[in-house]
Amino acid sequence: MTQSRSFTPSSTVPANQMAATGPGDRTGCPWHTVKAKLREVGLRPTRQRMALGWILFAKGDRHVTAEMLYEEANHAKVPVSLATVYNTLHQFTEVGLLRQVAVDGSKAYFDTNNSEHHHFFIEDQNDLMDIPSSDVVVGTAPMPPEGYEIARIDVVVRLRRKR
Amino acid sequence: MTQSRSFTPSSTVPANQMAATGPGDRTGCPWHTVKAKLREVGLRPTRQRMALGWILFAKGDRHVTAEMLYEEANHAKVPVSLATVYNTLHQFTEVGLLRQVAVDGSKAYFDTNNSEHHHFFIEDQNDLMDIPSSDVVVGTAPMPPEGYEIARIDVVVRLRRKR
DNA sequence: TTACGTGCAAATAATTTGCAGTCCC
DNA sequence: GGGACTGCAAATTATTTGCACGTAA
Repeated sequence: MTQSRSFTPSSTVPANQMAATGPGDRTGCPWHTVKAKLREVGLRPTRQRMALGWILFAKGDRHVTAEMLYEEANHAKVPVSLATVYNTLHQFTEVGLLRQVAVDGSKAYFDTNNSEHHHFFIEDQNDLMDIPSSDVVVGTAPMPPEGYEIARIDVVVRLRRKR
Repeated sequence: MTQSRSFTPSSTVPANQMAATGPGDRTGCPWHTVKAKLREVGLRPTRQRMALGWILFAKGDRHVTAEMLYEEANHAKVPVSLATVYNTLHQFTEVGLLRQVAVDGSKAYFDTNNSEHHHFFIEDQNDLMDIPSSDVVVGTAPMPPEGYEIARIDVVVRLRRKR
């Protein structure tokens, strides 16, 4: 039932994300940008956090599971343990570098884009992708019950293959 | 766990013996309505499916996890195994009697209301509730990528306690 | 040096599955 | 009676945790 097939690495990297890094940005390899990011949020820039941060943030918007990131890191000759991947993902999420997306699979997806936007979820392939922010309009925010305020609104548009 | 709703078993009515009732539309104990529902979708109305269906549908819109339903059933003197609860929830979902809602916890929630509507999710309490269908407007449905069509749009409004 | 990080493996938590026995039609 | 259904316990899957060791500041 849970088909964990391999992913085609999504080649669609919107270049609009590559702007606005720190001063002295190096070409396509923002190693010390990652370091700066980590310092900024108070996380010590260790080897594995740097590596994971590099994988996550160097390529624009990404949607990863712990498993995916783990394999990618080890592929890239950066041995990290799965436990560390989980820890790091959660730490990054806590400080706002990542955002956890709830799709209905039992796995947790993490999104490197923490700005206001929503998602397509392709059910057959367990694949997540951003919806251009211009494309969905949440017309009226609903009124929350007494004593509560809205923390976030998540929209997931589930897709199936057309036939 | 957070669901402190008390179950109202109609202790005055020995329900398991009043199968052949007339068309008296009695609120609160639609025993043969459940049976009809099950027959309609091609599921054999067994004792446990009837009981679970009764718990789920007799009280209007509900949001349950497998665990919650399991405890509720056993509380109501209807012993079912947890495995059967899972099986039943999935069978009900497959035939459209239920709908699975993806909130970000690791648990799966099932909603007895399978019509178009969205949800509030109270993060502190892990509590789900319907949003009145008039309250959220998904303005424009986004255009799906080539070859895909929209299966469903899920909106979850996350709430936190105001302070 | 020293507190914070990391790796490993074992522990949980949620859910699924295999199979022998049970019950509806 | 026969095949669909159920219960139990063991198996899977995703994630977390405890603890000895490593490493950035």
